[in-house]
Amino acid sequence: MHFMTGKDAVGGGLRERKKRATRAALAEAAVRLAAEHGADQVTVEAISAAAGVSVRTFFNYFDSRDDAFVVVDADASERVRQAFLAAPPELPPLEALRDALAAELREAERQHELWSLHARVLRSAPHLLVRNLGAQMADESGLAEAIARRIRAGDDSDDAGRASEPDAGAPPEGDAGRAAPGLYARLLAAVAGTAVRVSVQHWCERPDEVSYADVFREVFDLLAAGLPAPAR
Amino acid sequence: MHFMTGKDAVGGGLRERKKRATRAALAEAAVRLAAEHGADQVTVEAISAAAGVSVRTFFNYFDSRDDAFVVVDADASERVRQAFLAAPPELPPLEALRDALAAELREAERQHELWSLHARVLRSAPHLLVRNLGAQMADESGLAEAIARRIRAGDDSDDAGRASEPDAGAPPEGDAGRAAPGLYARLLAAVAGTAVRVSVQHWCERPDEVSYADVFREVFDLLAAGLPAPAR
DNA sequence: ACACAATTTTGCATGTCGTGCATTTTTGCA
DNA sequence: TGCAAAAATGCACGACATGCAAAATTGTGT
Repeated sequence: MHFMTGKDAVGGGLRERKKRATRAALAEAAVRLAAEHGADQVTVEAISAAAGVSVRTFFNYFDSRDDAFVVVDADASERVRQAFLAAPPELPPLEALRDALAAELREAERQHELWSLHARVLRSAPHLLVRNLGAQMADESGLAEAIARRIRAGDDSDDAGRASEPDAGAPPEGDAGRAAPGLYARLLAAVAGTAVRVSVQHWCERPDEVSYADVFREVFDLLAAGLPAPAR
Repeated sequence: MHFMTGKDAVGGGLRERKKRATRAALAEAAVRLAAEHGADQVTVEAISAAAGVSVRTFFNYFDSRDDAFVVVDADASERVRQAFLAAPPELPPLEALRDALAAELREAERQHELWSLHARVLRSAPHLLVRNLGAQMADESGLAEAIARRIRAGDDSDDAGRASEPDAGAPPEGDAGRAAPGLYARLLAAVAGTAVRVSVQHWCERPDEVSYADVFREVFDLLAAGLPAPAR
């Protein structure tokens, strides 16, 4: 219940939809109240009242009060995975992932005002910022799995059996659909998440000097180049 | 009080030393109790009793109960920064950072048993794992600043004035000692932290197949090569 | 349209968490 | 040794978080 299973990210049933609506309403109420009165002045009772549900229901959706401030869009990571897996197979993994993330970030611009408030809340409450960072990374496991699957897929489309690198996308033993991601997949997922985070952070401090797209591109260029010492 | 200022990482005063001792005692008690009874069964009262202080004192050291499970060694990041800044100036930033981290990780092997317990606790409590991940990343700001400083330092040692890249280690305007880190410094700090985390995670799941040093080296090789699509 | 099963919401009771404040104890220093 | 600063403690109180059972809502089959 507390952990979205990814299937309901597209959600057809009326029930699922309503649940996601209440969850979103609670999160939005929490962010708006926190932006106005300060995060630690907002009680669960106030959030629940603003969302039109009981206090007890709040705890049916969030494990703790702070969780309501931490997650903005619970389904974002699922969408990124779908976009990544739908990318043309000949694209290098890093580029495919970059484009999938860029698409999602453009989509997020639509909710710009709420995101801005959310950023303000996190900036004024280091405690919550830490939780947010941790939550971002929790999504990595799923992304790493998708990367591993994509690598396996592009694998047998080329030529099947061959002596393979000792530890590429996924470990050799695998039930070909849900094997534990290998070192490369894990690392790529983690680095991509890091790239998003860093570019957002950097851009948030200088919204006027450069466009976000430029920062985003520069970060991925640096990564693709192997983080060389900065040219002088 | 709650945030170590880095100065007391080396700690000369008796007062500082005792504070760090009690803090360490509380953290260790928390981890050991959690490893035995499960994290959510451990009350603050139990932790405080095991460490020989009052409940109220516990909250003088930690903002919340969970914080006691999250941080293992509060001074580790400070030591890494020192080691990084002490590295020979001709080393590329990525390699200097890699070596500084490797040294700290070798040092951490000394407390292997406690670290192992801590890992078990985090694995059995996703809630705490997320907090731990977030806490790791909170150290990045300091590291990014150190990187920016090092880049500036190696800068005027070579040849001073020249048309510089628009956004290298640090933004142009800087009070030459505590300027906000630039995009490159931020990214390098973040990626390095990610590298440690991913290598540890990956190795923890396969402690027998390969040595940690090998995983660690492979990760940094992949990063230095720009995360190329895995060879087949 | 209607009833029924499944799911969700809600109120209540209970225990723990977390903080402010005044007081007592400890520590560093002259 | 005596004194000022810092830390530890006890206490009180509000908020958080969970289990449980009753009430309300939704989807489905007839």
